[in-house]
Amino acid sequence: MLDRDLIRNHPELVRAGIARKGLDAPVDEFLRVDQERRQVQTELQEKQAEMNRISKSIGMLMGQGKKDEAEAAKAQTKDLKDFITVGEARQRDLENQMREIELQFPNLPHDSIPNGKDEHDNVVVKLWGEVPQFDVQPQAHWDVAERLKLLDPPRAAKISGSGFALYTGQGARLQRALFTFMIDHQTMKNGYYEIYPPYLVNSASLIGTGNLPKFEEDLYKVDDDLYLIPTAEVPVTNLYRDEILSGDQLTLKLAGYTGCFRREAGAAGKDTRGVLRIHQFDKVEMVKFTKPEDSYDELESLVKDAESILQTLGLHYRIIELCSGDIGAKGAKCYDVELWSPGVGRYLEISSCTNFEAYQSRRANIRFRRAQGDKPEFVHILNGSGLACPRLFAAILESFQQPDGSVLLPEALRPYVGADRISA
RNA sequence: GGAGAGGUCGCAUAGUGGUCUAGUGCGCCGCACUCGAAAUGCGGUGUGGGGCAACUCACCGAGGGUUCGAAUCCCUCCCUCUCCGCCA
Repeated sequence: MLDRDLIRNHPELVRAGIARKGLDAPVDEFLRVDQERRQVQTELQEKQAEMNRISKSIGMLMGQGKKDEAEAAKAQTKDLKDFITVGEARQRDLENQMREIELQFPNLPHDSIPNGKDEHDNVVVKLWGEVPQFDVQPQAHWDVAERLKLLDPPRAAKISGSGFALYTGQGARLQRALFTFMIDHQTMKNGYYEIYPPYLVNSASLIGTGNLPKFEEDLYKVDDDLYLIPTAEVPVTNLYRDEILSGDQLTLKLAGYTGCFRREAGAAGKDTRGVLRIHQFDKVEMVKFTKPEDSYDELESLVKDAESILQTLGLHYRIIELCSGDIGAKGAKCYDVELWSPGVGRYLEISSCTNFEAYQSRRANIRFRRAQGDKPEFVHILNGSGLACPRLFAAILESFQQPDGSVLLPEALRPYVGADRISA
């Protein structure tokens, strides 16, 4: 959601920002309904004020035993009452329309982000580490996994269907080691407060983060009003829905490990081998609540926190800044961390660090007060993966495969796996 | 799943159709007293919207309804607590 005053007073600015993203928003409809809503409200309030005066006087007259006068006053209220009944219904209807319209607005892009049409216009802003060199063509992770019996795709398909991963033996162990290592790292080294939230959330939470109403087809719905979370971002961001935080609590840094569930509705047939795109995966997610003036510094440090995992593991990666056409509806500015996957032969998105500014906090009504007595303001919300497990799993198998067929584990993972290497 | 109790302005409570546009205590802020503090006294202390000034409207878990008038009565839903059943 955007600031109503901004759309009202600077519609051309809003239009321009949304056009830069290559998206649409019902600006005209907003202006029309908003105009009518305010007019209806003003008229309604005058009548309500009059009705309140009369009702109060009836109460007073009754108290004084002046029944006839009270009855006379009652008779005056008929027309007012009719007007108010109609006006209230109209007002409710218009406010609901406003809400629906507002929820359709994308966020505006930050001025600093590059213009562009799609992912080809994204900008690489950083490369870290060396592309690992191999004497022979490195195997893709699905081949490494098959050889070392780390995954069992046929049985995954049997018990659940296509698009699911079944980790076995040391593969299961490595997977568990990864998320334990990462949540430890983000909480103990980078100072995030650990959250372990529910995996099922209601629609209000999904509206708060911006997953509903527009992206329902990406979600698994399990009950009338319960959905499996597509990321821990949803429950963790909504921790403070409809709350007012105190300024001295900010910046608030939370991190949670959860399973994530995505229908990948629009991606059928893409990345069908291995674990690059699956319906259920594990992820550590970081969420920050900041004062508006701090959010862009916090975005930079959020990316560093995501990177620190890869640096600790010694994996080559790059960071790209998303252009206006690729950032999507919700974000104002976004960096993707892409991990080099030598077997697959391309960079894989493993973290997306986004500043939503006040877009989510308006939807979820999350505010803060600078000092006692100050007006509540909307917080800025940011989040980023820290990191996603399957692609990290894939890159480790591919990057650290050895001539003898084993996978030599990075130092930091060894205590978690309980071994130096994975071998047949 | 069954039965019962309950959700009031930060906290605790009062309030069962008409000076309740919600009282009181605590907390918090300001002022007074004080060298300073405590204690005391006085005043203030929610959110959102319209006008953007005076003012006004809405909000007592949420949404409907009855009424001239609802925190209070009716209906639906949500949540919390207690007990029973089932169960990792």
